Amino acid sequence: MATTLKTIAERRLLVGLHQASRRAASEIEAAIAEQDMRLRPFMVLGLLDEVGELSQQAVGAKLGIDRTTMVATVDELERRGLVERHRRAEDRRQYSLCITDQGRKMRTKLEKTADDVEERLLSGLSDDVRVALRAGLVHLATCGDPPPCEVTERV
Amino acid sequence: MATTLKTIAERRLLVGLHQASRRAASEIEAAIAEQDMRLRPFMVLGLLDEVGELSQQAVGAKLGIDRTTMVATVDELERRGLVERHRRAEDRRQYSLCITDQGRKMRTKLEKTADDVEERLLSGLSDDVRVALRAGLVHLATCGDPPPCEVTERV
DNA sequence: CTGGATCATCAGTATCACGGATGATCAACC
DNA sequence: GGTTGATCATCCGTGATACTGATGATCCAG
Repeated sequence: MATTLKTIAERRLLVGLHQASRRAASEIEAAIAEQDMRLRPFMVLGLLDEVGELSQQAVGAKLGIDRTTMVATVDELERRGLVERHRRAEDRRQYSLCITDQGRKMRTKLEKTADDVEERLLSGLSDDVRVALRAGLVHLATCGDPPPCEVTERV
Repeated sequence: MATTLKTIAERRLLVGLHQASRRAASEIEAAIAEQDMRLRPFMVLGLLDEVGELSQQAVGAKLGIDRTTMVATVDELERRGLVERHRRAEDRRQYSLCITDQGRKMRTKLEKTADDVEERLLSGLSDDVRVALRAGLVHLATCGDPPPCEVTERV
């Protein structure tokens, strides 16, 4: 009888994920918009900074961005001089995307901003809950995920 | 030095939320598609079954569905005889949305399906982590959220 | 060197969020 | 009691994005 939203997000994982994800995305999007940046390019920048160079498809696969959306996203980042496209010598069909110095500087500022927002969103939660939350999310994101090139038991 | 996806989803809450949410949504969407149902109407059905009757805007607010999207969503549910629109006597601008018996039956089946999928996605996580995960998600979804009609310090 | 697969790209379609405008209705106020 | 402003559902248009296929360049296997 007349349970509240809280109960529903709690009962149904999907709803909790949907709402939490939406909330975090809109908060961070608003924060980084001041630096004229949006979520997708921001995530791409972070990934490239951390792992070095990757093909567009690899980036898309790791971040859950469609391959066709990646084109425009990287176009934008390239236009602003934050990443560079180079054809890979080993396979000239692929690009190797590289973050530039300017991109790295931008990323540093953005990460700071995003850290602040996340910290604000998480405030009030114990460390235990935070750790479990991250662990749970990672599990959900990756469980059953063919980590594209490992134990895939066949094509 | 080539950290992996796992690390990024873990470091950046936003990424973990995004990927976990995406994963859960696509898995459940695929499962309920067999009963010719999709996510949004499914969530609406669940909410109406739990809280009784609500206006379209109230449903949208609680589930994070845009008011204009609600129109088409409810159109579809009504067309299939799963919910009914009645004008509220107290305020004839609003509808009071009610789930029908047929809607309830449908919802029961769908919840079962969704429970199975969620259980599968969560398998491998301890109860402690599950509880913390849900608590964390609820917190993220609601923190700073003016629970539409409570301590709102003014209009 | 030929056929099949892969990568980035492009075009087309469908969905959805969002803003603005409208008609019906309500509430408040004079 | 009539007027004004707000609210609810609705409609419309715009923009962002996911997804599907098709294309050209390139790789690889035979």
